[in-house]
Amino acid sequence: MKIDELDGRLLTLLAAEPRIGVLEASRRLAVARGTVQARLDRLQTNGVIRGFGPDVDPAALGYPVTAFATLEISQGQGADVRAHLASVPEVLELHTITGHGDMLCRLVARSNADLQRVIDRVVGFDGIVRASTAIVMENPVPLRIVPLVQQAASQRE
Amino acid sequence: MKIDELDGRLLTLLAAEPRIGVLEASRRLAVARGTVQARLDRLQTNGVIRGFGPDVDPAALGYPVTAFATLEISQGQGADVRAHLASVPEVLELHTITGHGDMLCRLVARSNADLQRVIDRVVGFDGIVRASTAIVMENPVPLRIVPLVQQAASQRE
DNA sequence: GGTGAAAGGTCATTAAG
DNA sequence: CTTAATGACCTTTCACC
Repeated sequence: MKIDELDGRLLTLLAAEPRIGVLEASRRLAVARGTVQARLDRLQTNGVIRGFGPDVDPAALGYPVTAFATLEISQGQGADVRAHLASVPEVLELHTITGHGDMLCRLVARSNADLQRVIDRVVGFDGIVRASTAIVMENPVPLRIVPLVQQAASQRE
Repeated sequence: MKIDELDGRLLTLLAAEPRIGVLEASRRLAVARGTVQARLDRLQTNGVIRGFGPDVDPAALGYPVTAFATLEISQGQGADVRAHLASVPEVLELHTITGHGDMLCRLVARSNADLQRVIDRVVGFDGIVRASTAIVMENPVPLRIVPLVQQAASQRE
């Protein structure tokens, strides 16, 4: 979907102050309220904005340790492995990838010791041949979208 | 922070229907309006809920390709490399990790061909010794938090 | 619990592609 | 000619005290 400069400013504003209302947003952007509403509707209809789900911090829930695990899967076991991983609450995200290793998942745990339990649960399943884990130490760039939005907005394509 | 069963139900409800109001939420949870407001305040004060930022889909913005790159960094160049990566809009996330490779970043691109441009920009920097990239094919488990929340809520600790 | 304030919808008019 | 923006009005709903 093509995003114009106003969409970009709207998304940036929403990212900075999520609790802002449509009316207040229209004031900040110096456009009519209906315009902001129409843009929001369009962005949501086109899937650019998936939703406004609460941004929950696993660390604040008692899971301060994050890790990425690369898994190697036996041929034909993909579907079973996916279902298994989806059933583990500490698996926050799962991707199938190219290259060595067939899946990449993001894990959280209560401590480094607890991570061992999580990994055991994750890899203790037929079809997972091998796993290599990298523990996250710092997160210099937390998941962000604003720079990309601004680049997309400036590229009238 | 300790989460009880009501917090868990509230977070689950918010994740399912983010645009819900405090009043409507209190009806669904069958508790008083003030209770929901107090819980929300507490969850936000304690950092469990970071915010309600818009959930933007990079694919809908024209960046349907996702990849993870593992970077090996020269000693003492960490800070410079971080600043460089933070300046690239297509870098959505950056972690420093243990093990072989020193950083892991999530990238998006307009196409597989465009990914080459992004990778060139990412690794074309003094201090980055080596990079290995895995392209994401499928995403069987998109970033999620509800299962973890429910586990945390059921573990009265 | 009451009240001021938004959200959300519709409309006619106007501007711009 | 088609699409979008605007300001006006309305009703319902919510947030805050």
